[in-house]
Amino acid sequence: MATKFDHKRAEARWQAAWDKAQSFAADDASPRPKTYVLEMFPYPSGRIHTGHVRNYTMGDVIARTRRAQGYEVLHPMGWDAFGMPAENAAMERGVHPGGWTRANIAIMRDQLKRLGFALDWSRELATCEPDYYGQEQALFLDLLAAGLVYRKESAVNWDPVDMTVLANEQVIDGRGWRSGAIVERRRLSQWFLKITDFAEDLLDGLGTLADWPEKVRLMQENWIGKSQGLRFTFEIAQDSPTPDSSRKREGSGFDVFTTRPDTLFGASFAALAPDHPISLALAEASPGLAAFIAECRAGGTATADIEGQEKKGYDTGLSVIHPLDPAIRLPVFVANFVLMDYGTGAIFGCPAHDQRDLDFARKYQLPVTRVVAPEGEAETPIADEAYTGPGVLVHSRFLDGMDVEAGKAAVITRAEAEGWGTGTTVWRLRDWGVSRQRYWGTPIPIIHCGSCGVVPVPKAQLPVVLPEDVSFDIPGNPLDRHPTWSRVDCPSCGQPARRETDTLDTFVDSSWYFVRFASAPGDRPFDAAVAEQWLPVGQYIGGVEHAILHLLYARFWTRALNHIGRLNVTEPFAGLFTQGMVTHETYSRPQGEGHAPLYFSPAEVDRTGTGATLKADGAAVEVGRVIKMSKSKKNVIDPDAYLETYGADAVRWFVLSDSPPERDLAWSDAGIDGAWRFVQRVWRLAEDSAEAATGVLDTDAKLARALHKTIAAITADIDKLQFNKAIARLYELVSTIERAPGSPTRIEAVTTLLRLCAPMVPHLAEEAWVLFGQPGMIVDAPWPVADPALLVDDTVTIAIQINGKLKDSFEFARGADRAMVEAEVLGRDKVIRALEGRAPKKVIVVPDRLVNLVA
RNA sequence: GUGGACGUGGCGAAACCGGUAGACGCAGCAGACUUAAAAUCUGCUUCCCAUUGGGAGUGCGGGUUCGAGUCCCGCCGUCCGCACCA
Repeated sequence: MATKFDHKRAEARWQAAWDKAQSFAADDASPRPKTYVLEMFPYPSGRIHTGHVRNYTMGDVIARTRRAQGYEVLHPMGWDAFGMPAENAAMERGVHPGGWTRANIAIMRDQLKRLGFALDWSRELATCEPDYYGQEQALFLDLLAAGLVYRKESAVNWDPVDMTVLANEQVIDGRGWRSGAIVERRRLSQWFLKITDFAEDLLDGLGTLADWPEKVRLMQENWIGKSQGLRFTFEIAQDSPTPDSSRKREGSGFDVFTTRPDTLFGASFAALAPDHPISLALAEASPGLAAFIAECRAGGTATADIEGQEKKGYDTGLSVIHPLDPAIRLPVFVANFVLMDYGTGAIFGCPAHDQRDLDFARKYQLPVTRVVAPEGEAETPIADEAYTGPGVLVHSRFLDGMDVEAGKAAVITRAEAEGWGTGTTVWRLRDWGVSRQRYWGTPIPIIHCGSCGVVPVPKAQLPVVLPEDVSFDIPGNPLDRHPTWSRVDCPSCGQPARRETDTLDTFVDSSWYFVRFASAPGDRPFDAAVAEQWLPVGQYIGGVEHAILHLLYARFWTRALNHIGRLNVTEPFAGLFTQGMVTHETYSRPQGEGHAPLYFSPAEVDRTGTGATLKADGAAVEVGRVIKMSKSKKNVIDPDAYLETYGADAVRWFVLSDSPPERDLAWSDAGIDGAWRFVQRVWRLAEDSAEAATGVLDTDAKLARALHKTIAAITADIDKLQFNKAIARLYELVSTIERAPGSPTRIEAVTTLLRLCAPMVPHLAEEAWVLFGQPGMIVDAPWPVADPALLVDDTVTIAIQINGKLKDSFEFARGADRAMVEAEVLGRDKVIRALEGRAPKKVIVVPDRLVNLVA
């Protein structure tokens, strides 16, 4: 008699059993081949959300499958525990960030355990604990000693709401990535990491990451932004007023960078960034220019501002000498579209072959000279569109007749020979500013001494621990305000000195946590020999939102550790998978003209087959598009309620089914219901099979074939992370077994089915395993291996097409020769009827597949 | 603007290398079991005409091919990244 699968009992039983057996503890000394499966560790914001469930379930399937396949699997979990939400909570609710964070961790750890993930909890870490961040401070000092850390005053992105500096990567459309406030520019002394030292290597390394999504590699490539060209000096003509007339500098001029040195004879102006030192110097004597610069700065950096912004310039009255012909003079403008922090902060304008320069030239009536032309168009004038295509150089003296590439090379060669310029590479990537004016982060282990300057904290004095007694009643950095914490004696001279009160960007914390998971000794950041056994991470899984930030920083940090001889690993993540978001439909009612609709949460709504009604009044609500879960649209789901009602296995099954993992998954009650039904169905099948007497003694060859095909297919699907396909095949296998008569093969099929679905629904699989009197736990059972002999059928279905259109199909022996197949086809009724007595002009036979008759 | 991805039933989706489009799931319809409901099971479910059967069909328009969801060219649409990068 079939019973219902009791998920609560099974979860408690097996989670305890795995824990007791330490089934998921990774053994550094294991002789088995090692593999490292990792999901991006969560920020402990409060509760696990559906995105975490999906992310960690995918990783779990991989980890459990690899384990069954004989690997020693490292599958750890930890907490990216520093960050601003903790401080926001402190400000809003008066709780300590540490208390708030640790309480969240406790809740979320509990939730993860309820999902039955195969995690090695003995390696758990939280970045907010001194035993982690103290080691990070040690690494920071190592990088400092190696010259990869430096301090400079620079214009930074200042978030006026969060009162902190943001990295370029954290500024989105001119706004702070977290607060959404318009970012201001301020000058502060900041700590930087020399990520640009590794620009070339980070770019080249992308080529080795075959198991990364093409999309992410492209995004990183664009972000690193390599441009090759010519850097050269424009001499300011003597007859111009010099920028700093008081000093009368020799050879005054400025450098520009161009990727198109071939178009140099098309130059009609030079332009400086508003923040360029020459612009600033000139502005001191020119109120008009000063006003223009102020105007440029006022223009926001927001997307809309840039798009709408007109190309504007201010004529400085200076002129520069053309490097290829001293007789040519070019006017110098200060222009709003020239960026100080890219290239040299100055450009030459070639209107004929650059749209932006063309717009500018038309506005200020500057000459437009074509210097590149497709065949026969040398004299075709440039209209409203700059010509950026290929062609041959014209109106360019010694360059005439060369193609663009040859022209570039020729100009660079000449510049280098004559000493006025050099071939250079310019990067879009900037150094990583890591200083944050916040409390809840890793303290930067530096002391500022009046006489010794910047002094590293001696390693023996690490960790520099955050003070507990801080207040958050006013914005800004509590470390700055702390009465005693920053007061310290200089380790070098012993005089009173001051601690650095900035903390590290939390992206530093996540740049090496995967190394610490692999090896976490108490007295140093990691043991290289142990860590190298596990690294690189074989399969890393997380959201695309980290395609640039986290993944680039972690790649850099790993290279930096390699560079200083601490770790012999270059790429931290050999395989990367970026999963889609979890979405949900929305429920709303319009609120009249000019008002945003009123949204309702799924809990307030009854979903019918075709529509939805509000529980409160029974009237219909509008069912909206399936979109990313967000608080404002009230379509957020808390997985906890589902774990309670349906159980971990149903939830796990659901998040794996339906959608391909890289695409968005629409969460729905109907979908969860379906998953729950599957769990029950497998349970029924197992119970019935276990108690039924074996009716037939013969083996069931047909079932065996179906079974082994499924084994092969699912193994391949999981390898490729195509969980939705694996699940479809499991449904088919269940159906097939249900219909099969009793036999020893059927029993084997059910136990194999259990092993195949164990990575996805582990509690159910364990519970059912017991029914069959199998030894030990299914978690320790080996992965099924397909018998190649059973993967091919004796017969095949051959399709018959006439002129490419399907007319009929029939079963035939596999590997039959063409003549036999052709004879069979031509003798079939439907074919005879369709041909109406004519002989086909041509017969195409695709062996074991189809026959196409061309009539 | 620029780089990229995608476009298949009512919905989520499958379809190896160009070879029977729509596997599997959801929703829906019909039936069985039941006093009834739930659960479960069986069948149907791309569209159009129809009795057998036939025709059309993978965003739109062309092309290559015996044969195109798949390859090529041109459009249209949706989504994502970057965004004055010289």
